[in-house]
Amino acid sequence: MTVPVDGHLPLEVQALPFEISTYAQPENSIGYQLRMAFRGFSTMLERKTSTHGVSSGQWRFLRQLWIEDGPTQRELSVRVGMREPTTVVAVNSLVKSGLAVREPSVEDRRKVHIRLTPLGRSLQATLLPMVADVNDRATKGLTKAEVATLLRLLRHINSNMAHERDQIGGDPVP
Amino acid sequence: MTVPVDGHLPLEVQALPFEISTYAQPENSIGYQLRMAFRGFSTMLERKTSTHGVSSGQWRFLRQLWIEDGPTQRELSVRVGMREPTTVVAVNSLVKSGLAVREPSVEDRRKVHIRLTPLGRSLQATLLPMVADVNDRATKGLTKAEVATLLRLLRHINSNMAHERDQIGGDPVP
DNA sequence: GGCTTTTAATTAGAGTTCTAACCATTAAAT
DNA sequence: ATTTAATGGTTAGAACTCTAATTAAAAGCC
Repeated sequence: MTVPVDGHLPLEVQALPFEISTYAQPENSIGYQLRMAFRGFSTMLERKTSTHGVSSGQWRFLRQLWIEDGPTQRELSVRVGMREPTTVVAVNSLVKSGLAVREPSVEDRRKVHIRLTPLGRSLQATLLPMVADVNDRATKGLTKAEVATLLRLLRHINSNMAHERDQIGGDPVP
Repeated sequence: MTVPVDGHLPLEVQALPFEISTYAQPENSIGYQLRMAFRGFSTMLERKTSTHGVSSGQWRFLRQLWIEDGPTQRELSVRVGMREPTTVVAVNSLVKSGLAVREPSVEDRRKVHIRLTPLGRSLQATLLPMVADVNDRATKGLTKAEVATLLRLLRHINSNMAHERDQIGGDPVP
């Protein structure tokens, strides 16, 4: 499409060791490929669910509530894999849209349970097939075995990363 | 850790066809796994680069500029895979940090070229090893072949998604 | 019982990214 | 040549997400 403006080539990159120069190219960077894939998923799904008034931010929480209705906000955060302030705004949004309600706990007045409204629950039948469709389109041309492999590799990476996070290790800045 | 608050089980989910109910579980959702993996990558990398004053938002653009210095802002957007308003704020941030400069084109007064400063260029030697490290930690326990497979599968998905986007297809809302 | 610590939720403030609308400039068309 | 189209960049406004600090309630401790 376009060529480098001044013909400048990445000479410095080639002077670096292979293991490092590899990641200089976005094409070879797992992070880059993950970002593009995730964004593609997210926007494609949102394009569909938005016709029912559900944003991608709401979607993740909605799906968890379909699996387990009535968790506390903290439990919901953990399940969905988001921080709590994020959950606060997501739940605000769900409540505003009439998809869920906040229900103060009776035995512990700090806690708040999140419950789907009938409307929120009813969307499951409409919205779940949309993810199935997005998954199908995204993985078109891949075998079931390949998709399974992809999931396995991603879970492995996520597990590695969870461990890294736990041991706050690496470079402690004193 | 905790059990469903009221013992409610996802009965509706089980009533759905297998292909759909599969995606009801985040564990089986490619989108969910992609999100977690991408976020893990992004935060782990940012934790490192931030010690040199480089945020994850800047990082993506910086890497591209190391490969090709002096592109127009639009070219940069395409290469990095971001929309142009995003590029505007990212470049603003790079300029503010003294890592790049805006250089108006002489032959076309609409265009602006983005060029690294010596400081921005010098960071390559420091920052590139950090991605290598993050990639290593993330893929620990995977063989080289598996990592290659992961990249191949992700590229395949991204290619599928690019096609979907092109043909604006699906459900045109008139 | 009263003090401290922990837990749950929220608020405040910021960063990244998007879409839509808008200018300025160039290219194309009549 | 003057009008119309496309192109490049920007601004406006919003959504999603995060970290850090705050408030309220419960649990633990002497």
